[in-house]
Amino acid sequence: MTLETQSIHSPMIAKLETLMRLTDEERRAVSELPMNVRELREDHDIVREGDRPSQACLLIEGFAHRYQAMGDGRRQIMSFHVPGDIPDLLSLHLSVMDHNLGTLAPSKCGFISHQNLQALMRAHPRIGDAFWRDTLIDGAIFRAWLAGIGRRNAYARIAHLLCELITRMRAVGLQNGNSVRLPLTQEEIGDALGLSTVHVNRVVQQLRADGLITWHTKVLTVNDFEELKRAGEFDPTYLHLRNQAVAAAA
Amino acid sequence: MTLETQSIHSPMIAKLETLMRLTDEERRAVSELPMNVRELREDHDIVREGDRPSQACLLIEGFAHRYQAMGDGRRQIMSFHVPGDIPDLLSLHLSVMDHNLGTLAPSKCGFISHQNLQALMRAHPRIGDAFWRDTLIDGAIFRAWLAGIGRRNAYARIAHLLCELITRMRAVGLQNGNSVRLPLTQEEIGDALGLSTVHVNRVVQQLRADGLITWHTKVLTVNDFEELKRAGEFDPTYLHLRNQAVAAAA
DNA sequence: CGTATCCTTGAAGGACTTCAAATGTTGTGG
DNA sequence: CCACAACATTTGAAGTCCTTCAAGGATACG
Repeated sequence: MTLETQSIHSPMIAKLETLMRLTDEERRAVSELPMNVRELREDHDIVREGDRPSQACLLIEGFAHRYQAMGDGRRQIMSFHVPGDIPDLLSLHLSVMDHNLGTLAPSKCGFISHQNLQALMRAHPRIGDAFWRDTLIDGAIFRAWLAGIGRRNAYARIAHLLCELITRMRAVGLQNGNSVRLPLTQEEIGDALGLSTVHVNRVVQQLRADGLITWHTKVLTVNDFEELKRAGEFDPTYLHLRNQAVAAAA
Repeated sequence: MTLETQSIHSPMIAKLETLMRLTDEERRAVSELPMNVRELREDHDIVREGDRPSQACLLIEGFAHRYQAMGDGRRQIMSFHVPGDIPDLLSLHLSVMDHNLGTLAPSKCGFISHQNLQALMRAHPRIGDAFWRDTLIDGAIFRAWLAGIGRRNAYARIAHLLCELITRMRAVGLQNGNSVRLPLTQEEIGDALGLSTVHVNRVVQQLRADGLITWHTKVLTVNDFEELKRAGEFDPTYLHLRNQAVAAAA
């Protein structure tokens, strides 16, 4: 139970700032939230289907994903998570996990007890509203993926996903010019978008050939964001970022 | 602004009972919630993408769906809604709608102002929690659809959807033995599952030929629920119904 | 009873998958 | 710092599930 410096809480504060304008008082309360910090290796399951968590996990560093194992051994990835996200916040009100949550890269996680989260929300109702809002944005992202998998071809699907990840990472300050560190394999992209690895590969090569992206050694660079957005029919409204200007910026 | 008898509030109470056990006091508060009741024709848009609602819509009778229009004129349906649902509850915390909400059948809707909803939740925090929980279950349903569209073939997808609808309608008392009134066309099923109408038709015929269902004149009858669940890999956990026994019952 | 909507059927084509194998990259221990 | 294993990307070829196009029946409703 470490009560640490600002650094481990700052991704959470950056994330909350995308949801609401924090007062100094609220910022202080968040930065005093007791967290149990742990380093997790790549491909570690944080919570599993069937679990009944008594705490939630703040991703401080690294990359995570939600997924479900299918009957035939395949899997469906339902979301990717970046630092600042609390992917299992839903366990506050959904006692049994209906999916798995795991890391995709070596990660640092801060575990916060449900009790402490409840206390924070009681003391600061606007933060409680922001948490609810965050789970609703999660839902909006699921809907956007649904539209992609259901009605877009592989090219548009992949373009859309890359736009989303860039935009979300940019919103919490994780970009580097037009580049982001994306520790995703093509297999994972496929498992998220309902595509085979082989086909993801061919389409990614097409995106490269079209001059839209460079993607090498886990670093994705967008060379033509406008065209990538057009290709993926990407409209950032569904991310409901407080500062839409940030989201819209090329 | 009608303050009506129990009948118009009862679908909402039935729905809340699937989320929590209501006290008499809470039941009374819900049944006194001011609602503006309107009859809506088939295929009427209740709220549209870009709207900023100041009220939420309780579906009292009928059938509704959430959908998004795609660039090429096709659409993706993201959820179906049955009486008791408040499909745009998310507008409480997401000011701009990122999708459309419309009826699929002649429907009766009760419009409740955000103010009155907020007041109800302030006076009865457990009801507020139940509402949050309900929006989380919405999200769980999106994830389940994601898994279906991403990783299951048409046969399993359709079987899964039918299991879900039957289970949800059963939970609020809308079943009739093994039958439910399902005012969905095969085209709408296709738009929900990312399939063409033609293919939906062929697969539905297969489901009939396999003796799993009868589906005629908007009435769906499940002849072999166990087999239908197996075909769709359906596990009702994700619906997070308070009384799981209800959900599991054949 | 006519018209719109929905369901059904056949045939051809396409987007994506599967299988199989080669090439490239990363990390680890000697 | 090289060798080697494990993993990720890439390529080719064949096959499949589903789509598209086109048209004929059935059903519902004013």
